[in-house]
Parts: sequence; C-alpha cells; structure tokens
Amino acid sequence: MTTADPISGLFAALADPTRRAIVARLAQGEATVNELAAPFPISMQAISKHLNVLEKAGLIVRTRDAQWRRCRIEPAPLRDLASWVAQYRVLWEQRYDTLGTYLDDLQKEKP
Amino acid sequence: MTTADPISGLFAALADPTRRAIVARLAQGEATVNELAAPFPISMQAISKHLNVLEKAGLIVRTRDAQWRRCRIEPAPLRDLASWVAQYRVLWEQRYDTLGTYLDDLQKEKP
DNA sequence: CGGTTGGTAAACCAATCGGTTTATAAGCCA
DNA sequence: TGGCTTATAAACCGATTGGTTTACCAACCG
Repeated sequence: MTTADPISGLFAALADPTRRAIVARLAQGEATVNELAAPFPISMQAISKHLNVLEKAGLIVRTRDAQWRRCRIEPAPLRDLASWVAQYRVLWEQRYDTLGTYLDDLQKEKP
Repeated sequence: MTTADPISGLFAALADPTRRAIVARLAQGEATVNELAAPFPISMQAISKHLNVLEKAGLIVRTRDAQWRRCRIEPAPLRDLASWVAQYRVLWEQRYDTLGTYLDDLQKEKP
C-alpha cells in the first residue's frame, strides 16, 4: 500500500487486527507506547511501526511527554470512513421482497 | 492478508482503489468480468484476481451465464463495516469545547 | 468439427508488509 | 556524570500483494 490516496491508506491501516485493537484501546483515552504494547505478544518496535502506519493514515497523533510518547486517536478519518460506506446504505436497506432487484431492473430498462 | 478474521479481509479488500471502483460499479447493477475490466488499464486476468479477493471478502458473488460470469454485489459486509465504524461515532460527534476530553477525563478519575 | 469469445489458473516477478534484532536517541534520576 | 527507561530507526527476513505472461477450459457459432 503506498498509494497516495488517503482512503486506501485508511482501509489498509484498519486491515490489521493489531492496529484495530490499538484504535479500540485509544478510543478509551490516551496511552503511551508501552501501555499500547502491553496486551500484545510482539515487540514494542513492532508496535511502533504499527503506530507509524496509523499516524500516516491520520488515525492517531503522537505527542512528546518527557521520555514518553502519548498517543491519542484522531476521529476524522473514521468519520470519513463512515461517510464512504454510507453511500452504499441503500443496498442493504432495501426490502428484499419489494426492492431487491430495483437497480438491476433500472439497468435493464436502458437497452 | 491471510488472516482468518473476516473484518480484516474486508478492510484489505477495500484498501485497493481498483477494487473499490469495482464495488462502486457493481452498486449500479450486475456486470460481466469484461464489462468490469473495460475502464481499467490492466489485464482481465488482474481483474479476475481482484474479483477473487472481493469474493473471498464476501463482497460479491459470481454466477455463470453461458460463457459469461455475471458479478453482483453482496451488501452484507458493507453493513458490517458500517456497524464496525458506528462504534466510534461518539468520538467525532462530541462538541469539541464541551466534551472534547470527556473520555480522557473519565480515565484520569480512576487513579 | 474447429475457431472465437470470455474467463480462470498457474508460474513468475518486483515491491510491500509484519515481524525480528541491533543500534541509537532523548529524558529522567542517583 | 553515568545509567536506566522509553521509544524510534535501520537492516534484515520470509510471506503476501498486484501485476505480468502463458496455458488452459467452457460455451457459443459457422
């Protein structure tokens, strides 16, 4: 994933379960890198790389606090994600028996 | 991405702009593989591989129709994605000046 | 039947990913 | 000052990704 487009980076960042767990943890409030790493069976260095990915996706910000880096969540990309998926809401809200093939029917009318 | 967990596969599938474009196209109605491939500067084989990824993520189904494969979108995973992101809605709906640090404040009360 | 159309599968390749280990830096404390 | 704690960076590694080319298969059509 080294596409320039932000939404791809966002999806890619969230495609990893460790990173989603970090996001879930940060939704409860700020944390240091050590605190974030504690639940996982991998090295802090690996966590640090995950944080780089999340930061590039705009999902977190890291600030210095003495020898610690405090991480907090940045909600804007999640809002963007919600609005991306919202464009498809009509697809799953259709009543199956009445509108299930509405769009396909529309399409078949054209030719 | 060869994680077993479905939401990772879903995010990974949507992390590619070509695949998101295919999803957007299929939201308008069914299409054959050739029709899906037409707008892209890559081979039909590459599109076929993208369709494999989308199918494994549950986002599309392919059905045989004589010598064609018709593809249609499967909305359920998109609904799942919407409900995943909805859990964070509170984060971006907070009024900045009144609730901006509500969760952090909560957290600081504990110790 | 044989050719053409539509599509998948397999082998291959360079680039990226997720992890490791090692090295380095920044800030506290004795 | 020197050592400890916290964290990042860099080098490396095997697996995965996104594309290619080549090969194959299934169904229509003449």
